[in-house]
Amino acid sequence: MNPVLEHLTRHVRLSVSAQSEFATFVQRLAKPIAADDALLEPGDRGKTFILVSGWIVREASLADGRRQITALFLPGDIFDLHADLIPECGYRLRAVTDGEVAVLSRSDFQRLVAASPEIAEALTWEQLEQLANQTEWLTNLGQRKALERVAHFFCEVFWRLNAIGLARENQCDMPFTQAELAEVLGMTPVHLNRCIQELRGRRVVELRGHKLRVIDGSRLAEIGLFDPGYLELDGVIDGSREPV
Amino acid sequence: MNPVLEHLTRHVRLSVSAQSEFATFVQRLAKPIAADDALLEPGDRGKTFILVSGWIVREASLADGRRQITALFLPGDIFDLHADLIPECGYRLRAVTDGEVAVLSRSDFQRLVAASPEIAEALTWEQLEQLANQTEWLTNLGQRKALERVAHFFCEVFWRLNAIGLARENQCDMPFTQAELAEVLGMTPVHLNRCIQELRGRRVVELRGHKLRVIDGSRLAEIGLFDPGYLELDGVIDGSREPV
DNA sequence: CGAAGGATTGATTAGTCTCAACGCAAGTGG
DNA sequence: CCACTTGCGTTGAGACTAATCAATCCTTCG
Repeated sequence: MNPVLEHLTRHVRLSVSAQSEFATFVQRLAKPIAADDALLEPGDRGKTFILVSGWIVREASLADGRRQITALFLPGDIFDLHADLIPECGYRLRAVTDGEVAVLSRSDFQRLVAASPEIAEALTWEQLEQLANQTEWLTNLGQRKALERVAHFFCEVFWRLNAIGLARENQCDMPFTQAELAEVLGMTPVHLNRCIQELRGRRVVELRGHKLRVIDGSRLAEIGLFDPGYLELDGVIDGSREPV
Repeated sequence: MNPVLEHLTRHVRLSVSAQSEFATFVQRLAKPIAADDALLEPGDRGKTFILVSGWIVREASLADGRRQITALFLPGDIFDLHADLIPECGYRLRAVTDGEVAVLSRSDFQRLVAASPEIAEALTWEQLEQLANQTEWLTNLGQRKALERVAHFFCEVFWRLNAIGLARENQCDMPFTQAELAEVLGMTPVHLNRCIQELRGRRVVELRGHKLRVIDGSRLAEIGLFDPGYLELDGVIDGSREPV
């Protein structure tokens, strides 16, 4: 099963026909995107997206140029639901890697919701998850120290990728540059680099060539005070692929 | 007009009859809450709320006891839509002050949405606003320094209260203790206290007896790098009550 | 080979936390 | 009516975290 369907069916059981219908729907709207493409610039009218492959970030800027990455979207994520109501959005959506994304018009979106009540429910779950995720990120930035933040973020990414079948063994993608990671974690690239070295030195993770290798997952979770509850709101993601 | 209706009609025009219908609906479900009451504890099944009066916060805890306030709800705010799907929520909802809140069951909620398409749209706006707000809070914690965070938060609260008619002159409520404010802003109470003194010393704001007085609003906005865009997504809140 | 973008290092400074004490005002019980 | 308590705000000193500024070192790629 592909990541998009893995993701969609985490909380809602979908018939095979509904799944293939959804897959076809997404396939039809999917377009390639290249690393660093902006899908949406501040001031644009909002749109709804379904990410098929690749990584996308939402980023906000302060007047003086400081930037914060405020969300990370991975394959299968459906985001900015109803955003088409907003005449001028305040953020940028940027592709971190090459990939494919489906851009939904309002009518596309309505058709999708109307297609089946299960899909509508899956979309609601999607929103709830993203809200929970934002809350966790707030806690991350507000309460955790730099090293803890880094560890927590690595846990989250590995866990999320694992849930959609994109982690192999103890390894997953990590296409961010250190500067980008620093923008996610609200710290300086220099300091982030030192945190990564610390984790490397403690034999907890290895980060090379944009691959993240988790050497000691439980240690990593401990350092990051990571509790995956916010990623699996109803406690059922996929028992067959329990990570670490 | 009361704060709840002020809030509801910021983005969507509602007929007088729809408004009074909504008001009646809320009134019927409204219950008093006392300061420090927990409306929801971690592990509870989620519910949907409409805040009639008073302040409510959402707060998250780390395993070691550190706490972060991740959202602030003011009169008129409708929050945790669809949360009843979640069997075990991960946060606490706590009343900061006495007030009144309507707790909606799933059927209440569905009845509300069915009542009119305008109300359904208003609820969608509500979600979009809260998302935008969370994004701004993330930027606040990630990129702004302590003093800037304090200034920004004061701007936000004053602006939001002003939009629903709960700010008089340059003054509004600020019922938080400094310890709570510190939990909103991800810093130590001690350091928060020093930031407040700094703002007081610069004659920007005054904070006494749980009232916030904005002495120099444009200066405050400047210090906090505050851009109200995220609070008024479609640019139309209420031209007749332009703050500061 | 040279250029460029990232990663790494070092030295210094600024910002924030920690801990501990003290002040003040409101409430409580004798 | 006073002594005591309690919760919150304020102050100070010192330690530590993270930012800043620059330089250097890799790779990769042309």
